[in-house]
Amino acid sequence: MKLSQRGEYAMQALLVLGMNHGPEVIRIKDIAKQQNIPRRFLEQILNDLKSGGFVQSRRGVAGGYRLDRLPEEISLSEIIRHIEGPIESSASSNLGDKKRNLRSDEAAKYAINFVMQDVRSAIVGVLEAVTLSDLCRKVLETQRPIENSSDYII
Amino acid sequence: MKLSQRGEYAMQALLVLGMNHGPEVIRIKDIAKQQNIPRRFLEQILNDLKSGGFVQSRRGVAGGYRLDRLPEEISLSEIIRHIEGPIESSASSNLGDKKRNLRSDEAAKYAINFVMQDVRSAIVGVLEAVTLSDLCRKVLETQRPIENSSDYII
DNA sequence: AGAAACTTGACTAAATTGGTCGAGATTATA
DNA sequence: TATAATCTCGACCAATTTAGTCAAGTTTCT
Repeated sequence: MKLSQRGEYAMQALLVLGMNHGPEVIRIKDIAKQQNIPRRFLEQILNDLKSGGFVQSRRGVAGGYRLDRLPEEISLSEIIRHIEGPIESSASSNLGDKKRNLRSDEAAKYAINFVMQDVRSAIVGVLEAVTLSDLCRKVLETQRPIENSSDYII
Repeated sequence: MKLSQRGEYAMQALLVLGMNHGPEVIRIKDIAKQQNIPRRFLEQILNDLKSGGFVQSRRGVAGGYRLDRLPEEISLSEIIRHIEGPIESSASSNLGDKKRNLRSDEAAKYAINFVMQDVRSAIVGVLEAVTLSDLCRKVLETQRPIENSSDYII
């Protein structure tokens, strides 16, 4: 399971918007610069995220992007599903409900797909549980100068 | 998480060898025919599986392939790792142990990678727990004429 | 000797990935 | 109202990966 470059950039961009969550809008240029993402490529990606309902845009001279939903209501599974395509699908071809009298190759594929479905469920399970806001918190932990990052009791 | 065609074929081939596990050897041609896999392509794949230590081969006129290990000792994670490349790696780039004073993009990537590592662990967790022998059993269940396949108590 | 099988490595076509680019539409502001 | 800054849309492109194909060789059974 590797994130495509496109997917990683999308995450990074959303992370920036999540960190600066508010009514103001942030320019593509700034996101691209801060995250070191090719500008033109990022345009595409943000456009895609817009059509997916993750971000809003404002055109014109004071234009830019901002989140269209609260960071704590955007799960990573949604993002990845939208940007990389469905995670759980691509499955069970179409041998409907027979499951009996399958040809050898069908039986093999069915068995293989059965466990791959478990794999996909596991992936979704993890990604579903993490929100953009969780990611933002993680970044803050990483950047906060000293102190511990976790497993510490005051 | 989608298996490449090559990966699926490898699984299918191993499944055939697993179902016919024994001292005798099975010809590429037969596997290809039974599983409807392009013969020439399958040659490549079996060769690769051989170099990975999953199967043995016998050359010459009565040649063919057989498993090199017991089906219950081959986990799907190993197969996939060998055929599709490492699952867990491709991670944590190389920002060693600083984790402090990261540039914004490093911090973002770090956070993203953190959760992707969880995803990969989940994947491995599932695949590690399933052996080739489990897959074979699943195929048998699928093919056994009537009766239930699970959730039934005698 | 000959046929049947695996072996090896090169080759190729199609799809995917990771971008780039140009022209247009919008909008704040001087 | 002009203009500059910004998003928008779709076409384009090069590199890589994927999915095979192929030819020539080696091994082994009979």
